[in-house]
Amino acid sequence: MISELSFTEENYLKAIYHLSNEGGESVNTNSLAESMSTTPASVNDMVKRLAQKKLIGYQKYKGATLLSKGKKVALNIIRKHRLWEVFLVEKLEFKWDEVHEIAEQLEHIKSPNLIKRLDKFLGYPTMDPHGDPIPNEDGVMKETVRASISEVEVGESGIVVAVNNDDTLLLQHLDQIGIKLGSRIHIIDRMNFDGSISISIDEGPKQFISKTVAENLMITLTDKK
Amino acid sequence: MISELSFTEENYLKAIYHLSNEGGESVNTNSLAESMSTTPASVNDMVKRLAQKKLIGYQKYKGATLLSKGKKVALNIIRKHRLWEVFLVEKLEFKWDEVHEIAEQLEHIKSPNLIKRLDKFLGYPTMDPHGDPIPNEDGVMKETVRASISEVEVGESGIVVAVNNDDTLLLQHLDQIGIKLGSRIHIIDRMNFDGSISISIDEGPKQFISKTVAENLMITLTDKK
DNA sequence: ATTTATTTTTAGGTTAATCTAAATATTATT
DNA sequence: AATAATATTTAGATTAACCTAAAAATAAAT
Repeated sequence: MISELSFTEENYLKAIYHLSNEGGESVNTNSLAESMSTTPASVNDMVKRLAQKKLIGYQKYKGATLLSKGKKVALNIIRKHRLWEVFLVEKLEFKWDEVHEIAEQLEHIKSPNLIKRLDKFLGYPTMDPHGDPIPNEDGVMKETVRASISEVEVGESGIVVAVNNDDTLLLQHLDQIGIKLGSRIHIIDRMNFDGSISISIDEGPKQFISKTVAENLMITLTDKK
Repeated sequence: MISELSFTEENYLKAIYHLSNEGGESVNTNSLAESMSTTPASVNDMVKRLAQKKLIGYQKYKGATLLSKGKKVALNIIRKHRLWEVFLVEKLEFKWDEVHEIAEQLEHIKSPNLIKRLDKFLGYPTMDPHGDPIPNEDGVMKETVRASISEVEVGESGIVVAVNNDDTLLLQHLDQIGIKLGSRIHIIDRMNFDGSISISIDEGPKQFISKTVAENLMITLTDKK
């Protein structure tokens, strides 16, 4: 059994998971410090603690890597975070750009039974409102095939599953144009002079989005037609 | 504004509220220590901190009293606790004797907006699954007129709104006889030799409950008939 | 009104999680 | 390969929340 971790320990594990490409690579002290909004010295302290608990591997000057125990914890936190996000958006009618901070708190509630029941209540979702996959109880999540709109060929279409950027301004902009998760986007044309792209949203009228917006908008590719 | 309290500080304020009869009386160090499962020395430390923050009044050797700011915090925690309990029972199908610990965690989630929306989602309930009233945003709650079944006269009936005891065995026992919150109880007769009481539950067949059970079962009185 | 018992407070220490500033490794540059 | 730049670690402190043990104040009992 995994003893009982503090919120901080859980957050470090989650950060390591994200910074290491799903636990593959090793994470260096400085980037962890930045991601946790703290100092390298503090990270160093914590990294030692986590290594002692066999949650991460750590060698001086070589950075941290998730061990299986630590990865399991990280994936469970992510699972909880994303399930709560679904709850907040689907049931409490939050907008998808408002839920992150609250989910950051809710993800630390300790009760496996609660999460089982929440999962059931939500109808066993596999994606959160940002289009990120929700790991199952064993930490396994569906691989999603996605591409940014800027990479997709003219004529193709797909479903918006993620926004590659936490910038509130972008999120609000998307809201204004009427793009949200689940929107079906058809790529009509690409302008050569500034890279902007014309699309239709949910079979609606033609609209333009800037290159920057297109780069940050991820869709799942579906059949060409 | 109330700066930003730690979970522990919030729990102390809640404990003081409960031990002081809704913030009326002053609470002594020892009983607070017992209620918080800690030592009098630790309580003494915390009580000083809270007094410095003007949340409670405190004079050496005279115990602690809630100040208006502290009472507001306490009532808000209680509001959140009870709303979450309703959510757990009504939406996630927990039994009412399973929700306390989880609500103890959820009550500390910080987001006024979350609670507003949760309240709406639940249909603005005024009572939690244990029959305790839920304070509104201003800390005001409906006065509930209640009595233990042992005090009620033969012939009267009412709705079960609370169990005066956290004992799991009692709660499970009630579950077995089929008594739950919202059950309508009719008091048929009282046995003189052992104080046990015959009742009917939701217009069902006559059943006996012991004096002890009757003492712990609180109902709201309705019209005699 | 003393003495005894209880309650409360002080004093001094511990642990987790943080910090700043200084020292030491590692990596990059000439 | 020596030096400069960057990254990492150590050393030493701080704060919240706790602890034990001893001292002091209050309340109860004779």
